[in-house]
Amino acid sequence: MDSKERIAALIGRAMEAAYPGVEGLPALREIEAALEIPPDNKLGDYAFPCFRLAKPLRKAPPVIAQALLAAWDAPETATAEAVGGYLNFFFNRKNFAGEVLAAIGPDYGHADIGRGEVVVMDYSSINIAKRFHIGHLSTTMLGHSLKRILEMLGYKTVGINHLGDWGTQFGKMICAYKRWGTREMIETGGVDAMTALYVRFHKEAEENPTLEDEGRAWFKRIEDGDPEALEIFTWFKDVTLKDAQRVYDMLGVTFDAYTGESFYNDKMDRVVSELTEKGLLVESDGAMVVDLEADGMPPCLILKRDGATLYATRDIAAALYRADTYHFSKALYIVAYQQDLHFRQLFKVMEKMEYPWAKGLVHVSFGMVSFEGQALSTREGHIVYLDDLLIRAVEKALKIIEEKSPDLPNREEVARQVGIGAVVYTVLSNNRIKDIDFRWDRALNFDGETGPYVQYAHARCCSLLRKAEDAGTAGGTPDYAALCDDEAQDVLRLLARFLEVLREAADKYEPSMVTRHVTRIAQAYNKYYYEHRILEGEPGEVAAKVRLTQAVRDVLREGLWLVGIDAPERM
RNA sequence: GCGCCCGUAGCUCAGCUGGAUAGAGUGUUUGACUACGAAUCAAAAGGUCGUGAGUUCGAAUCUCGCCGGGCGCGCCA
Repeated sequence: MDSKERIAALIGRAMEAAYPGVEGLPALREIEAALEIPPDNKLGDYAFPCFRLAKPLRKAPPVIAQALLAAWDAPETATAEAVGGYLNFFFNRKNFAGEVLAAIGPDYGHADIGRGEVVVMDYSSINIAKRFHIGHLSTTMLGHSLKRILEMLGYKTVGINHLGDWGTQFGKMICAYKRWGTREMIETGGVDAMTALYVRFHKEAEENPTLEDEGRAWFKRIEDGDPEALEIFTWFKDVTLKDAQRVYDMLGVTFDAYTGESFYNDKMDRVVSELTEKGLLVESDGAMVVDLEADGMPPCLILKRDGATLYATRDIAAALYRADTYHFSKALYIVAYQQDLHFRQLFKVMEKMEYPWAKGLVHVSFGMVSFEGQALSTREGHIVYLDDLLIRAVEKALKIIEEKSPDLPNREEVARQVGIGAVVYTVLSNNRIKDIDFRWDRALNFDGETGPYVQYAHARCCSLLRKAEDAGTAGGTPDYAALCDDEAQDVLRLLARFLEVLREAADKYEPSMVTRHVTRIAQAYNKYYYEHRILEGEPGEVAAKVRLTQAVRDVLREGLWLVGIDAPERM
């Protein structure tokens, strides 16, 4: 039972004592839900608004608050105070400190809400023959972070990189390669060389439209398993994946599977036959579609006029395969909001196919990335590649380290953690639905609410703990009376709320909630640090303050880890 | 034209399932390193919560209209 539940139970008891036998009073659950955190800490740790009781009790809210106050009989847990229509509670600060700090250990954050249920996660999903750029960062980091958060809460996750490795574009690529490319060109130039070939193809196709047919023919050869076409295709794929792997390694992102679109090439017949069996497939303008007019949506295209499959067909095949293979209870598609309609259609079709797991399909959508106010464009060069961004962020971090911590060992590694932490923090600090307009100055800012800010607070904790260790002041029995001041209590409240935040972040698929909470803890601790001398005082007091510092370090480290940011011990 | 999303301080954003005086960061101005780490902290200034109505004891939050912006709307993915 946490402190909130306990307060709720005690309010219930006071209500029973003050107004025995009255109908229509809120149940325990409702009391707990009504409990709120006052806007100002001076008002209390929790507040219970009495307005809703006015009706059933036929009394004014302030009168009710007074009556409940009179019936309040648990001063050892919290003292109460009636202010207007509110009943405000102040925890016994010493006990609160002891309880909060006792709960924080290596397992803090772990829970078994998921009970081992499988969550399939589709994220990152990069395209073959394209370089990793800032437009891929949101899906990649959202997926990575949600994976860690869900695992922490007891879910089993399967991370899938649903590669964009299918479509006529790859026929065009091969066509371009055969005409103007060489093996050496790709081997040395990598993905950039492939992109250059693709751009050239489009340019030349404007003059020479027969190229388009040639491209389609090459794609047909890939589909039919022609050895030459397939060899080039898989080679391009390998080169792209190797290039992307460098970025994934820098970010620490991993996947359990790389089953992309091409993987489902031989699994499309089942989609068509099942849809036909279930009577969902109808002809429309020569194409085969699932009609969704009754659901207020445009039809979902399954087969083109020429009988070829489409994006939606492949996504249905993927969903069927994932259901069979992983027996998921939830499947998350971490894809930009551009595709809102596509997923609404897709989920509706799955629902119409009457698969019980269809209700577990979730589109975790997020905002679009632009660069200095304009849409990203590879062709016009209006783009920021991720490795350029990461390299510049790391360089900047290294420069700051050289200025501020010239004696730091392994500074390259720390610069890497800090620079990348700054970039990752930026994508996971706002609600995911927000569009991001990328600006270099903002991305390379390490002051204020940033990744380095939180990392710095963590490193500061580590530094203090090293000093406490050296001085031998860490071991004594903590006297929690030393943590009754406002600043320490602010820190403790935030630490106590971490679990709640974690659950909500998982519920809403919103890692930014963790990022922000961790930032608030760092802010509160920094303030505490300036107001109090941690390593000075009576042994019991020092032990308590050191214990608080330990807890902050642990929660910061864990919170940062959950959003994919490393926490160096020195920086 | 229709559908979905967004609109809070100069800028970037929080605001918990309707609750107390709307909060951070950044930028601007100013103060604090012979101090357990100044990538820090403190202070000032900065708001008709796009707009108009409605519901409610109470609305940034819920409903509707309007304005502004983004995205999408049959054979691309």
